[in-house]
Formats: sequence, C-alpha cells, structure tokens
Amino acid sequence: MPTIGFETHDHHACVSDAMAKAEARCAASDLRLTPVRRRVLELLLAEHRALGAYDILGHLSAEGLGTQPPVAYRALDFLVKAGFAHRVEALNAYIACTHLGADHAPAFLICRNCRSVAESNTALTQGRLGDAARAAGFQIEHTVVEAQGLCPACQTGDAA
Amino acid sequence: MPTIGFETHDHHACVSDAMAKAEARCAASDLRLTPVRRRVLELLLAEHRALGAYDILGHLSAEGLGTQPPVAYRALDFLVKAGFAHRVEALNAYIACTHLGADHAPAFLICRNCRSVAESNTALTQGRLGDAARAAGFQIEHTVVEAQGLCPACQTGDAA
DNA sequence: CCAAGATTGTTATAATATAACTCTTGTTAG
DNA sequence: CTAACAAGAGTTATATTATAACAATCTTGG
Repeated sequence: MPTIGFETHDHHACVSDAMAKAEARCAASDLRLTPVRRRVLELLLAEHRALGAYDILGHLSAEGLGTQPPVAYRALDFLVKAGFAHRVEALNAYIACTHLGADHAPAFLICRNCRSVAESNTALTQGRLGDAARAAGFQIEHTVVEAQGLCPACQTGDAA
Repeated sequence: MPTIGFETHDHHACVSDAMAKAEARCAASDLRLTPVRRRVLELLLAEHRALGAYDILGHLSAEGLGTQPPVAYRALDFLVKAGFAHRVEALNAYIACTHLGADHAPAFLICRNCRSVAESNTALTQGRLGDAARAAGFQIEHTVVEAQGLCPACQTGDAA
C-alpha cells in the first residue's frame, strides 16, 4: 500500500477507478450514492488536497445542488462512514480515500504550504502506542495519524 | 516514558512538580509565566482531561482574569509553543503536557466517553510512516498521533 | 396505494478561532 | 531619567467550522 499524492500519476484513471469502486461498493452494501454524495466524492477525488466543508458547499451551491451547510456535512458524513473519504483532523478538512476497498487505518502526510495530502497507512496498534494502550488497558477504536511538513515540491521554492 | 492519565497517582505532587518545572523552564529561557498563563496551566494540570478554549475562558472569566476569547487563546498558544501543553486535534481541545522537560513527539489515548486523555509518546519517524515519508521525499515537521477508544474505567459501565 | 424509513430542504444557532486595534507595562538605549 | 520600543493584555468585531430541529420529499417493500 504505497503512499499516493505527491507522485505524478494517471489522475484521470485514478479518479474513474475510485468512482467505479465506490459504485460497486454501494451496490454491494446497499448504500445509496445519491447525486449530492456522488458529486462531493468527485470533488474530493479531483484533487489530492484536503477541502473544507465550506469549500465543498461552495461548489455544490454553484451547481445548484444545495446551499446550506447540512447538505455538505451530510454528504461528507456519508462518505466518511462508508470509507470513501477521510477527515483530516489537523485541518478540519476532508479528503478522498486513495486506498478504497482496503481495510486500513489511514495515516496522512500533510503539506503545510500547498495543503496537498498523501495517504499512507499505519500499524499503530502494533507499535509503541499499541503497547502503551495494552499496558494501560485502553481499548483503541480509531486512530488519527497525521504528519505535517513540506512536500517535495514545496521544499525547493520553500515558503517557510 | 510511561503512559500517564489512567493510573492513580499522587496528583497533588504531579501538579506541583509540573508547575515547578514550568517555572524553571521559563526562568531559564526568558519566557514569562504571567498570571493568566500560570492560571491556565494550573487549570489544565488539574485534570488529565482535554479542556476546550471556552471551558478555560469560563474559569478565567469567573476569576476576573479575562472575559474575551483571545485571552484564553493567547495563553493556550503560549503554553503550546513553550511545550507546557498540547493541542488535541481530534477534540479541538487542550491538555497539559505530562512529560514536561523531555523532548518528545506526543501521542494520546483519548477516551470518547469521559474525555480523559493519557499522553504517551511515539517514534513515528522511525516506523512505517517515516519510511513512507522518506520514500516520498516528504519532510516531517510535526506529528499528530491520537487514538480514540475507551479507557479502563469506561469499559465496565460502558457507554457505547 | 400506503407505510416506514432514508434522504433532502431550510432555518436557526452553537462552538471554535482569529483579525485588528488600543492601552498598559516593563525594559533598555541614550 | 526618560523616550522609545517590545511584549502582553483588553476589547470589539467577525470569520470559520459544525449541528440541532423540524418539515418536505423520495424510495422501497408490502
């Protein structure tokens, strides 16, 4: 499961592949990929960058798909619960999942300059934190792993 | 560096020890632990729980130390920059550092029921995410590692 | 068709955070 | 000593993120 996001790749295929997987998954799991939900997923897939709920809402609003915050938040909640997108806590923002289909605990590399985000994965419960949790009797249900810094492109021109 | 937060311990000593270390560090580094900053640190130390900025502001306000949001946010910013407190991204909240003095990348175990937080530490840059970052040419500056779940006390009565 | 449940529309408001300007205080160069 | 400066604190206003609550509509199975 490689890191994706800073490498050049066939982005058109990357998007259509993800949409196809999401559709298949919805059909299989009796989930409904309604027009708003589909469009929000497309918007997130279009960029390997984190988008705020109100960025999303701006697009939806321009396209006549809804004007009020709950429209965006509901669609994002659906996508996150379905595993099609992730919430990036450090940015209060959202990003499409690039490992769709795989059962994974996501980890992010977040560029503080261009806000691009690469998704990797983690085996946190097997590492030191997992040891600490077991020792303390703490039951881990969900993990947030986010590293902030500079992506390759932003290290040269810099913008510190 | 053990996990602290879910174990019973001499809390009075834990608090006064932390205050003493903070004072020493301020004296050594030419930082000013002003009345508001000191009080906010005391409030955070009083509980091994994450407190929101407006929780803090409520206390300050009741004590005549300031009534407007910037008062709390400035004090919290100072404490975080000085390393006396950490921001918990998943909760938009703040907690006193329990490893004061040690140079560390904090990791948190967060109980979703009682909001108590234990601070452990991480060696993230040495693990899989570190490998992924190096492979991608990403330069890590700061890490957020937060595990959410149930603490020992909340697993029995549960509250799922 | 009808009922039940899921989804969407809409209004209002809550919760979190910062910009920008003023005033005070403490330090220091002259 | 004192003017000038820097750091901190007071204050007003507003930006950003998020949710509660209820009404309307659509979808599906019986």
